[in-house]
Amino acid sequence: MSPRVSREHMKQRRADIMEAATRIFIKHGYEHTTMKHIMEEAGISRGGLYQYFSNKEDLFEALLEEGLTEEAGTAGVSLEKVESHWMLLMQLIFGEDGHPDTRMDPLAPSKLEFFITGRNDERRRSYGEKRYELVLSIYNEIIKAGQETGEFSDRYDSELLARSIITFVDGLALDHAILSEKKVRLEDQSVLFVDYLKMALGVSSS
Amino acid sequence: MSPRVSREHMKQRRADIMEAATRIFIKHGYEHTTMKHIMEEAGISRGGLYQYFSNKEDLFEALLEEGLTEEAGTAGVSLEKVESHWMLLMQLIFGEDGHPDTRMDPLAPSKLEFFITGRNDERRRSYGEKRYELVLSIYNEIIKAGQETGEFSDRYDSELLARSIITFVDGLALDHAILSEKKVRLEDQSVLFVDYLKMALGVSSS
Amino acid sequence: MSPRVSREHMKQRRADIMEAATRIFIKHGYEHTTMKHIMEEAGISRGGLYQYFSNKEDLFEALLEEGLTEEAGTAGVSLEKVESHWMLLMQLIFGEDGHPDTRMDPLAPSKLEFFITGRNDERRRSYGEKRYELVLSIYNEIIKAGQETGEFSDRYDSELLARSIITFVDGLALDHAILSEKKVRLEDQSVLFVDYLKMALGVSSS
Amino acid sequence: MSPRVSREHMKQRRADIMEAATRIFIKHGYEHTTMKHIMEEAGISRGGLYQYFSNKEDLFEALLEEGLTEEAGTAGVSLEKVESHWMLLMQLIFGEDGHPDTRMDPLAPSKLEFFITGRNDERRRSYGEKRYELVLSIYNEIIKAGQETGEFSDRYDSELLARSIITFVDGLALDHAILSEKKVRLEDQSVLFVDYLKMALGVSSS
DNA sequence: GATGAATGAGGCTTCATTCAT
DNA sequence: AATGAATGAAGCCTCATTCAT
Repeated sequence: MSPRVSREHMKQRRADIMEAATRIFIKHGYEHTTMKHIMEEAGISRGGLYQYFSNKEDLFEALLEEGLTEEAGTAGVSLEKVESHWMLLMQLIFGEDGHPDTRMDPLAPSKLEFFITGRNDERRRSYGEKRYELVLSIYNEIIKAGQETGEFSDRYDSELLARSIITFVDGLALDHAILSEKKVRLEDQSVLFVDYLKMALGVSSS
Repeated sequence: MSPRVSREHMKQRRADIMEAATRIFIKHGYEHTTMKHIMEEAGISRGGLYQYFSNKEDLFEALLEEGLTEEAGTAGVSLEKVESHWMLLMQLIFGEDGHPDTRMDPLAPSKLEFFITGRNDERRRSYGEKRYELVLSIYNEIIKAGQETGEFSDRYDSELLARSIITFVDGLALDHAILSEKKVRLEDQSVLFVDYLKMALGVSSS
Repeated sequence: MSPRVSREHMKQRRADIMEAATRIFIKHGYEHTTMKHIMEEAGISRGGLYQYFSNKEDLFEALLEEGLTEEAGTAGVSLEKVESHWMLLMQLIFGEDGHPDTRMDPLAPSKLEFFITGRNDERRRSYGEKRYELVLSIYNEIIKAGQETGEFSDRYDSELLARSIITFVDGLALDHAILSEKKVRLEDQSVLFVDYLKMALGVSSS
Repeated sequence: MSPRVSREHMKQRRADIMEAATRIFIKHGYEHTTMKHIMEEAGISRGGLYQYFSNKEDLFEALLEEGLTEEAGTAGVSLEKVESHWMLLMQLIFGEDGHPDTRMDPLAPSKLEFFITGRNDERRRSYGEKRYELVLSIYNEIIKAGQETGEFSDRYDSELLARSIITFVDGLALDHAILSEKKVRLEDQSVLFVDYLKMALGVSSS
């Protein structure tokens, strides 16, 4: 009964709203973005917007989910078939090409905001923890696998290393969010961090 | 008649407000703290509060300033007389005793919030950058001094190392703010990071 | 092609919606029921619902009409053939068996709401008055007839007694709507009121 | 410290708002009155209004409380000293002069609305029940006292009679709210009801 | 006839800040 | 200096109703 066209259309509309919202969140940050901003950017009415997302939090979580899905995808490769766990790790941290560069998720600052301002909210906090656990386990699995095949040294606990990676990435994202582009020296720091990881994992310089 | 009494009194009152505000900011975070919360905690009237601080931002910056002064104090020791630059560095990062532990500035989450939500505000951003530069220069000076005396290896650029320290500290503060105490493994990560610094600075294990 | 089928179908559909709406109005009351509630309960689309009823008021009035038709039916018996006007009166007030009991129209609270919240709306008010007049005339006719046949005393004006019956019934419905079941003592009050009516109408205890 | 003037002033302001609100509630009813209506009628700003009352419900309950205090006052006369319990009862039902008349609390319709539309709200319902119990106990006490002194017959349970009085008063208020002035025949019905009470209490016509 | 996406008016509430006393 | 009442901008959310498909 329900026209297929409509279903397609809604999907598209939803995607459009999410894109518009992304632009706005990047521009204003999470806290300072209002539903009105999003409405206007997306060219939709108040009520229309609320038909797709029941509030700002809900909408933002959809964006978070989307981002996570992409990341998880990258790691989705069956670990057993992997030639180089090191390569996989680099790809996960720095994206496709696996080289430290200046690209950074432009929504990252808002994501940090979302979790930081919501740290006293039960729901948000546990949501953040779940996300953290997920990402943690992805890194951890890779490192563990690498240690098992002997590619990595097992001098350090794999989980601890995984946490350190997250700490570094978060710290970098934070400073990048707060400081102007040039001040952070994103790339240099990344290279240095890779050295750090090489040391910790006992990987010889490639 | 005697203005000095009044002057004293005002100083005290101001300090009281700042203490109260600190408690409140720790409890609710920057964004979710309202002037009313502070008023009530400080036992002062609305108008009274505004007599001391012209707005929330102003008040929070006073707290920031205070924190920075303390930090700078630690480093204020004339560098030339320092026996061990490594020790000084550790003290700066981990506080008085210089050992990685679980103590962390309880106001740190609010500070992150303050800068992250205000990253699009010209004034706030440049204020944040100035702070960053200041802290950066403190670390940088120490490392540079250590490298000059030969205590540290000069394999890495001192400024870059200084930045990395900040990145790590910020990342840790961020994760600590967002996740429950146990999840971050603050101490373990700190120990690992110290190992790394030793490597980068060519310091032999103490 | 055969329009009658369609006609039948629409009738049924309309009746289904009314039933569903009744359930919802009973549950949430008039004001707090939304068209969405009704849609969902009736398993019909927004647009579909509006095809049958042009708005919430219209729909509710259909339910009112239905209720009135039933009541009028009870009294519809040709008055002349009636053996006992007292019996008829009791049936009208208390339903089929004519005995004071705890049954009460579950939609009554919503009906009161409808008229009370709408008392400043010209249209709704006059609609309410028409209904009142209708019910009034029904009671009045019976009492008048009873008085003419000598079954009832004519000590009191029949119309005034009719009004009093309505007042009592409305008062009972109101209290029943507002208070929990047990608090009203519906049945006891009814018995007392019947005693009173017997006195006023000069009916000996049955 | 806080200026006495101010305290006085606030009391007055609060009273003014309540008066304005009363006018508005009488005019529009509870549901259809908005905080904006009240603001405008009271000549106060949005924020100002919320300083005195935290929402519409809170404000309305203040009006209810006020009304109840007045009623309770009437009954406050020590029951023992009362010459005629009948007289007291009449005063309670019909006001000071104790004679059935056409005066009726103009806020009554809104009060009914308040409790009827809120009947599914836990808080409101129990508030309504408490009120009912209070009024009930006032009537009950008087009737019981009258029965004990022999002024009233004890043929009927005093509590039941008290409930019936409330039912009647509520029914009358309801019909008065819904119908135009003339249709209810308030006074005639009241006289009739008094006859009813006389019968039930065994009071000879005065 | 039916569908349900879209509209937008309308209400509620919070809070930083001002200002008369 | 201190007080706290008052202001009003700004956000959030709901819901009856319309209309293109």
